[in-house]
Amino acid sequence: MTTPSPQGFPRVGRPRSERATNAILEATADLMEEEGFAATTIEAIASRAGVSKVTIYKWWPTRGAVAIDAYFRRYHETLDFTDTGDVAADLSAQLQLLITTFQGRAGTIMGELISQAQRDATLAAALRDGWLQPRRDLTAKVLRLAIDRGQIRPDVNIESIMDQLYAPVYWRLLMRHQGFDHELVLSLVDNVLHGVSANPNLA
Amino acid sequence: MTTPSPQGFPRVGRPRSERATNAILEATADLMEEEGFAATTIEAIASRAGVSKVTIYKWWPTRGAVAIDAYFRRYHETLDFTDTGDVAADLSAQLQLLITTFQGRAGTIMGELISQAQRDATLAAALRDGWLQPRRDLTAKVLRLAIDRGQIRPDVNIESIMDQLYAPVYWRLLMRHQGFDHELVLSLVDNVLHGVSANPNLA
Amino acid sequence: MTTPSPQGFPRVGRPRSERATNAILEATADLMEEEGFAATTIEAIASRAGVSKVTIYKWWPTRGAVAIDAYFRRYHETLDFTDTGDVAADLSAQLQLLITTFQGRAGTIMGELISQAQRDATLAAALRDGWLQPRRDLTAKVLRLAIDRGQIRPDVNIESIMDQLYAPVYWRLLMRHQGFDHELVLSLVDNVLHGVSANPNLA
Amino acid sequence: MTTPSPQGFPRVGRPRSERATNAILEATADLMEEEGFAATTIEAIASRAGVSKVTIYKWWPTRGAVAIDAYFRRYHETLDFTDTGDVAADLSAQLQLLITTFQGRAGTIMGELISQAQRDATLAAALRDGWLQPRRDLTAKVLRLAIDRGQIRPDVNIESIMDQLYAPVYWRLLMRHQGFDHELVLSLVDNVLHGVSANPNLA
DNA sequence: CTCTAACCGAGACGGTACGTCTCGTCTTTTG
DNA sequence: CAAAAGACGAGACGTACCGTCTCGGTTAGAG
Repeated sequence: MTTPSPQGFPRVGRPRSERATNAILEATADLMEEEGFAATTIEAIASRAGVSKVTIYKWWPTRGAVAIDAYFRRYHETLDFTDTGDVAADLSAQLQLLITTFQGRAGTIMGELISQAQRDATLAAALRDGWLQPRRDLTAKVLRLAIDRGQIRPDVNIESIMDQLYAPVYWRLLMRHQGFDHELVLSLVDNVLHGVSANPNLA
Repeated sequence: MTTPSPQGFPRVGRPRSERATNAILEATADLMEEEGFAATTIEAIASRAGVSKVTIYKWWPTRGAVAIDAYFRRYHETLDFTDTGDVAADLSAQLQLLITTFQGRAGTIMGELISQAQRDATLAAALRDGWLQPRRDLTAKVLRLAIDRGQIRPDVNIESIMDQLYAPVYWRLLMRHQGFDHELVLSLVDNVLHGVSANPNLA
Repeated sequence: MTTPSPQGFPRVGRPRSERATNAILEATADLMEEEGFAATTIEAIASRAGVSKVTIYKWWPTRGAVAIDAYFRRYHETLDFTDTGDVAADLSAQLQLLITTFQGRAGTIMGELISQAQRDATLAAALRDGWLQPRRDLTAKVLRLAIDRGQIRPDVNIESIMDQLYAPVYWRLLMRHQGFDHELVLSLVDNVLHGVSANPNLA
Repeated sequence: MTTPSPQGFPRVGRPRSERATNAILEATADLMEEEGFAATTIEAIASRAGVSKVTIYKWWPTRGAVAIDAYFRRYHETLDFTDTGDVAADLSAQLQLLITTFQGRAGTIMGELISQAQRDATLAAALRDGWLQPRRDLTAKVLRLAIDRGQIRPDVNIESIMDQLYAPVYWRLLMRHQGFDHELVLSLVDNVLHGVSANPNLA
């Protein structure tokens, strides 16, 4: 995030226009929702926000950076951590929250952001640090608590478990080879918790 | 693939130049490897192949279409199906093959193709049909055989299992939040087969 | 001038669009007349001519170059050479022609072109070679014929005479400290031919 | 000049910073000499003078206004009026003074100021009133004295004579089609005083 | 053994967006 | 209240590719 830190002490000179910042982020989010990321050019954002291009370039290095700030600002609510003691339920709740978000516009846009991240390392980092990691941290917490309680084997690789829970969602979001719904959530959690082997004792 | 089918009967007029076709696909593959997909513009391809832009547009609708033809032509070998009777081994073999491919240039390029597929429906379809589905078919075959043998529970959702095996690979390819190696393969297969629950009997 | 030489042999590739060339030069001349040179930006020309900016940049290096081509095209008629044997009349005729031209829009535009030539060496050269020199050549011819006939002293500096005839016109065009009309012409020619000294014999 | 008149009575509030005014004019003159007028932007002046842009805009309406104040301040010395009774000598002295000034940086800058005056009426007026007219007044004085003494015909147009003396200098300054030196001065004065006609009696 | 349809190279063209520049104005804090 | 600092809206700059459009010149089967 590029937003400057207004750390109490006021700087000299005309202060950054809050109106402009808001207008830019709102315009960006609107454009991404209505026209898609491809049409969300700097010029379109500037025009819609009633702002000069230079003002955008002043605060964000690329349109990817604007986009992700706008995205986080608009879709910031989808985080959940509740420890009910029921691993399956807790993981399902987290997964379901993500899927619900992605069923609206936010899903398509996330796909486009991931797409853009392939050619914009800064955006990739922002996505990892600002979106992915917070969610993984919460899931990791659930898994570690479960291990402490003896519900999950202590020798497993937590990272790969999380990928097996989350990656399918993003993968279907990107490739659209299958849809995603609550049943998928149950299936993903069940598979990875209990395995699909017919005779688990012989594992 | 857009290459027209030369169904025996020869057409009137000057035939399509094989030299041009080859030059275009090679130039495209080279460019994607050396400069990345973003730099693989139609103009760059035309220039490198010593070909006119129109010739490219004549045979492919978008640069995504050229790219995927070039990709499939260069990285076509990574398919495997062996039925050893050992589900874990067979799945691991297939996964490992994919990972090996993706550890080279082919991985980066695949990421860029997936990226481009977000804004190019034709490319998305080509990726699904020409790359994804063949691999899923083979894996589905392994899983169904295992179900038939009673090694895997018959009530599982095969699609979600396959996503839990493959999606993590693509996901790490795209987000680079974790690397992928043989250990990951083992972990993915083990988790989904036997589950991570400490007490599977109570599942 | 940037116009390419169509020396008979046809070049490969799509030929230069005559329509575009015409539209550009007409639009430029119109804009200079109506809005002034300052408003005659490349973008304004492109927009008015219904032409892409690149097409302009392709054939002219700067807007000054377009401007001067457009100017020469529209105001090309003001050249005169008649040898009546009467030096004063012949010089007056040439001067009057220039003044008449400059009394319309062409005068203001010429001022702006001279202005622009101060920061654009190519434009300066084009003005010298394409506008100034042809007129000076004709005037020099008149003067040399007069010398040959014994009407003008052979020891005079022709260049300085020509400047004393023409420079006042351009100077008034630029500074607007005095107007210019037919009386000025007569005065300029008379002064330089016969001198303002009350007793020329004592020169 | 745009500099406001400090008419004796002191104004309320913080007084205008003399330091700033000086710094601005010096910076402007330096920039025009070293980088040319085109590079003498308000921002460049502000930066070099260590002054805010607003401070400049506060006291001068355009950069042309600053430029001309800076120019007059630095090149104010070139005025001369001596009445020796020898018209030719007195005119030559005045012309020579101008030429000497214009052979240095001052010449190039004057060309750029005249250029700028084409699009800045205030600058044009300032040039006319602050530069041109004072010199013309002195030359007119010389000419009128000569008329009074019977050295110059009383029916001549003084304005056109002055243009025939001065305009060639500015014209060569602007168009660079010929150089200017002392010989030119002699030639200009001689031509206009005694005429170039071979037989002046028959005029 | 020409005729002719299709292909191919070169490259001009109308567009769109890029990221940069400078302008002149506006809005703060500091002196 | 002036001055400095610097953010801001406006809009032109010159460049890069896009996808389309002529052109002149092949190439090879069909008549």
